[in-house]
Amino acid sequence: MARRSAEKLQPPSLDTKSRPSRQRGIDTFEVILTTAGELLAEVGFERLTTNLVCQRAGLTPPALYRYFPNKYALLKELAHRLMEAQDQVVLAWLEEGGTRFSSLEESVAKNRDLQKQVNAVTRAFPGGDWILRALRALPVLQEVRTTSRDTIAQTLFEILRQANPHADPERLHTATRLTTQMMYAATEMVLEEPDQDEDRINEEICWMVSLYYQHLTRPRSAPSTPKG
Amino acid sequence: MARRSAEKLQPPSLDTKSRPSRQRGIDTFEVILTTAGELLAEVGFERLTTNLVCQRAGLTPPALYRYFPNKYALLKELAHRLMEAQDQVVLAWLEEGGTRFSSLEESVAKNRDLQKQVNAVTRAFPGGDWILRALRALPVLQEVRTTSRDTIAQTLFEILRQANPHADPERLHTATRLTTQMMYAATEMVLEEPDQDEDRINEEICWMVSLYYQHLTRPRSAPSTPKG
DNA sequence: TGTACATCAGTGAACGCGCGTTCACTGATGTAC
DNA sequence: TGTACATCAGTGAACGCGCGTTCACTGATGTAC
Repeated sequence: MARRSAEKLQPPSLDTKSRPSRQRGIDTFEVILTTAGELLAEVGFERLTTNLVCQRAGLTPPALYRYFPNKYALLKELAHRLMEAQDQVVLAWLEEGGTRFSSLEESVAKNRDLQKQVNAVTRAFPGGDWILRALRALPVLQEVRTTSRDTIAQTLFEILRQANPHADPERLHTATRLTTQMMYAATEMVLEEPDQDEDRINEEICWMVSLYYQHLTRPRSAPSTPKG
Repeated sequence: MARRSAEKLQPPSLDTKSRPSRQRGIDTFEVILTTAGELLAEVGFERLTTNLVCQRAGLTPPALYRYFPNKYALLKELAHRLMEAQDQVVLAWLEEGGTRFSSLEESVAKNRDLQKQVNAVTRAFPGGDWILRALRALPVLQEVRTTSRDTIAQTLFEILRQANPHADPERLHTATRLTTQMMYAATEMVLEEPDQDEDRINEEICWMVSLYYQHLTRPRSAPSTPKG
C-alpha cells in the first residue's frame, strides 16, 4: 500500500514494460507499433490514444498495456526506431568515406546525397513527420533525439579530428554537433512543407555545411576554387 | 439544431473568440494569457488545460471560455506574441543595417549580436521554450511560425537582392528562408539544452551563415581575408 | 444630475465523454518427467 | 509419446477522473434622455 502511493508519485516514467518472449507476443508487439505509426500519420500524436490503437489493431487495452505503460512508451519505441534508421544511413555514409573529397563541389554533392537518403528514410517511416515533431515537443523523447544526434556528431568528430589534426578540437566538436542538428532541421523543414522544392533546400544546406567545414579545416589558406 | 450538428463537424478551429471591450475584460484577457505562460513553463503544453488556467487565474471556466474557445487559442495567441517579439528584434536589426559590413568578421559579429538578442527575447518570454516546441508540434500553430519566418525571410531577401543585383534571385530566396530557419533552429537548440555554451553555438552558426552568404553574393571572387 | 435600460463581464453548478487503467478470468503454448 | 503443470498472451467488463463545455443566472459598467 505504501509502495503503491509511492509509485503514484513517479509512475508513468516507463519504457516498454516486458518484451514478449513467444512468437505470438512478438507479433502483437509489432502490430501495436505498426498501428500506432499508421494512426500517428492520420491523427497526430495529440489525438493518439492507447484505446484508439487497440481498437484499430483488434486488441483489448490490457493486451497493449501488457507491453506499453502508455502512449509515450509507444512513441518512444517508434522514435527510437526512426533514429536508428537515420543513424544507420549516416554511419554507413561516413564509413564509405562521405567526408573524403577533393573539391568543394564534391563535398556538396556527397552531403546532398546523404541528406536525400535521410529524408527518404524518414518519409518512408510511417508517421515519420509526426515522430520528428514529438521528438521536439515531448521532454520524454528528447533524450532519444539527443542521444542519436550526439552519437553521429561524435563519430563525425573523430573522423574530422584525425583528418585535420591542426583544427581547434573544441571548435570542431561544437561544429559537428551544430551541423548535425542543422541537417536534421533541414529534413524537418522539407517534411513540414512538402510544397517546397526539396532538392533546392538540400543543395543550399549542403553548401552551408561544406563551406563552413572548409573554413574550419583550412582556416588560414584561401579556399580552393578548382573549376572557377 | 441542424446548424448545431454542422458546427460540430468543424468547431474547434477558432482563434480568440471575442476580444474584450472594457478595461475589466481586457485585464482578464491578459491575466489569462500571463497565467497560461506561467503554467506552460511549469507543466508543459500537454498538461496545460483550460481548467488549470482558470484555477490559477482565479476565474471560472466560462470566463475564460468567453474569450478563448480552447487551449489552442491560448497557445496561438501566446505564440503570435512571441513571434512578434522576435520579428521586431530582427526587423530592427535589419533596419539598422545588420546586413551591411565591410569584412567577414564584422558580418559574423553582427549576426552574433542578433542571435543573442533573439535568444534573450525568447528566454524572457514566459514559457518561451514551450511555445517554440508547440509551434513545431501543433499543426494549428504552424501557420503562425511559417508566417513569421517568411516575413523575415522576405524582408531580408529584398535587402540582399538590392545589394547584390547579380546574384541568382531564386537561389537567394531559398537561402534567406533557409538561413532564417537555421538561426531559429539554433535558438531552439540553445534553449533546449541550457547546459551548453550558448556563445559558442551562436558564434558557429553565424560563421556558417556568413560564409554561406559570402559565397552566394560573391560567387566568383576570392573572399576577403582582411586581417588574415 | 438622476433614472431606466442595454450590454458586458463573470459566477455556480452541472453534464457527458472518453481516456488511462485495473480486475479476475480464459485460452494457448511450452516444459518436465 | 503422453500427461500434468507452469507460464505466457490476451479477453471482457468495468472504474474513476478530469477535461471541455454549457446553462441559466447575477453583478457591474456604460449610455440615452
